[in-house]
Amino acid sequence: MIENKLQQAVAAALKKLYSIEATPESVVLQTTKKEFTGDYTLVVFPYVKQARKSPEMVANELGAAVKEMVTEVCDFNVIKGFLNFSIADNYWVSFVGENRNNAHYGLKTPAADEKPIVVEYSSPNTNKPLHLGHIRNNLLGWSVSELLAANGANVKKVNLVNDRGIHICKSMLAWLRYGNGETPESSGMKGDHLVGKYYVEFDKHYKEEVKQLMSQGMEEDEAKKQAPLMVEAQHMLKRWEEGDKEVRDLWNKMNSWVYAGFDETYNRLGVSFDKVYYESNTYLLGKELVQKGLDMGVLFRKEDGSVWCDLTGDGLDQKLLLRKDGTSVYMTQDLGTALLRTQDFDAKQLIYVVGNEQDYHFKVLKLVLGKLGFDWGEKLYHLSYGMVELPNGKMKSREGTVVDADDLISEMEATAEEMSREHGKNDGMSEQQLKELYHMLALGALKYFILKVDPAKNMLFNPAESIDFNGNTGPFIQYTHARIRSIVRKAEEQGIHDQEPVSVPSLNEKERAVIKCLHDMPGVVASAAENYSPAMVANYAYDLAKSFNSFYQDTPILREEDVAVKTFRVQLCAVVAQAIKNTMHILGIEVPERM
RNA sequence: GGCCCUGUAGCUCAGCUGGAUAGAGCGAGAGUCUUCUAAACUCUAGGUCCUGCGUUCGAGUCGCAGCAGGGUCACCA
Repeated sequence: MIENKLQQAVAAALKKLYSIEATPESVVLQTTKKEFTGDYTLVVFPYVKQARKSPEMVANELGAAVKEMVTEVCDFNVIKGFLNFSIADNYWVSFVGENRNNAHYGLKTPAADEKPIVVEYSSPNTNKPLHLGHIRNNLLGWSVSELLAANGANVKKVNLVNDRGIHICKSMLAWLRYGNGETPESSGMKGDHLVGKYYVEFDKHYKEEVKQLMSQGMEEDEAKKQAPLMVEAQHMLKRWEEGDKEVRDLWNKMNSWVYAGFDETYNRLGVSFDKVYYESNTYLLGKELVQKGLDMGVLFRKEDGSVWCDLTGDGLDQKLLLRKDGTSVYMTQDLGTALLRTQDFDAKQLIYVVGNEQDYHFKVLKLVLGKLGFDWGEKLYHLSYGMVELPNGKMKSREGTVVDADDLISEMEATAEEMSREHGKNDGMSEQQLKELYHMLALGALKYFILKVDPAKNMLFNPAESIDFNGNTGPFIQYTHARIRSIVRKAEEQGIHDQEPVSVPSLNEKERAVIKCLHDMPGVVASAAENYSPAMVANYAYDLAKSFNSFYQDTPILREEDVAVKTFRVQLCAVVAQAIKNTMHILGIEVPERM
């Protein structure tokens, strides 16, 4: 790596010239802005005080010294306190040659023998179908997993299905009351949508009951507790936890409908899991932990029987861990799954891809684990992401203002088909191939749209404007890949083999720009992983594609007459295509050979 | 009210550990197809980086205060 060489040389020069002790890692290099000549820039201001010389003088002396030490440095220039190094073209040329057949360019191979990083994502509730918010979660979870794997981690993807709790009882109860035995088969509805319908149904009738009670003079809070539907749902939860057969049978039946529906959506999104946990199997372990905490005296029971953890010493409140009727809450089961997961995998790290509305929850979870005497609470990392908002605010399942995942994917596919037909470039593809292409482009547009945004930030989705296919988008990058592959295929037909590296005397400006961008990929992937940010990879992929397109526009490749130059450019094309493919793979996006 | 997150062009977003004159896309305007795939390329217009104070050789980036938006503080998940 040329950057490392430069850093070492700068550090050595600092010591020799000014007796300044600096580690190579502490030397900050940046890529030179395009208005200036040079490839890498060192800002010398940090050293002028100790060197006791003017910035220009320091820069010139360092520049001369580094040029002596590093053969790849062919020139340098100084502007104020900025020292710009130029790297010789033959370095860039041989860099392309070295990677001309490297299918793993920019990626590290995962080390299977390392302790795994367990990434939990998706974690759906079984009472509502997936919507756009879940899509962000799934895409982030998948992509972060791929990103860590691309940096050599042994990653396990897990899902925790939220299949029990009061919310499930609500949809079961509503189905019993108002369902008339409706099934996915009888209604033709996807299972998760059918169950979701009854969750909404419950809410509707429940609200009516509350209204009724309030009109009889009851306070709202009281009415919400007293409403017969709510009382019955709570009773059902109790029966469920006691293992009541009738309740369990219904629960199994409705859940199986939901799972079939979820699987379909996961398949369309292209996400999967190494292991699926069910809350119904893990919450008991959580309850055991709570009991243990009581025995240890780190938790306490209130007069009404509910169990709490006192976190006032940590600046937080008291946290409920078991209800007064003994049933468990969200936190209870999360304690259980955390323990189970560290045992199952001997994990190095547990990553939870969960929305930022649960920041507080995870803060508490770590603290409670600590109180229970576990020292691995610090292994938990909450990958917190912002919500997807609509122009008029946040999505609310119960108010029907959600963008349904299945609908959205279908709409994207329809748009992809429409756009492809307009361009009319896909003659000769079979119906099946076309269908696959439309799906690939639809998902490329959707995934890139979601993943290019910094996870921490809320993002806006406007259903009135469909997701773009031009400009800074997934299809733009997919298109660039298809164009490049077309060139490489034609080159092969012409008998231009890319087996041997070729040497060319010099590069034009566009070539150099593309190669430098290409050269950045390993560093970008590494820092994206450190930041758990697929967005950094997405933005890089776009920069690379853009840089290539600009080169493509005004540099002949197959039209070039000099065979060595032509071959070199074809090799460059091949490496760029591979880099695009590899970055997009990290995002979970496939790239077509033609479109 | 306490705590957390966010605030950059008309809109949607980049801007990594502080570094040169703040960048893309969309939208607006003007060009480029006798095609290595125009889903592209080139150019123009567009900015009080929410405000103020501070730290420093240097602040969109760090600190403090304020303003605005969102989240959270549930016997919901």
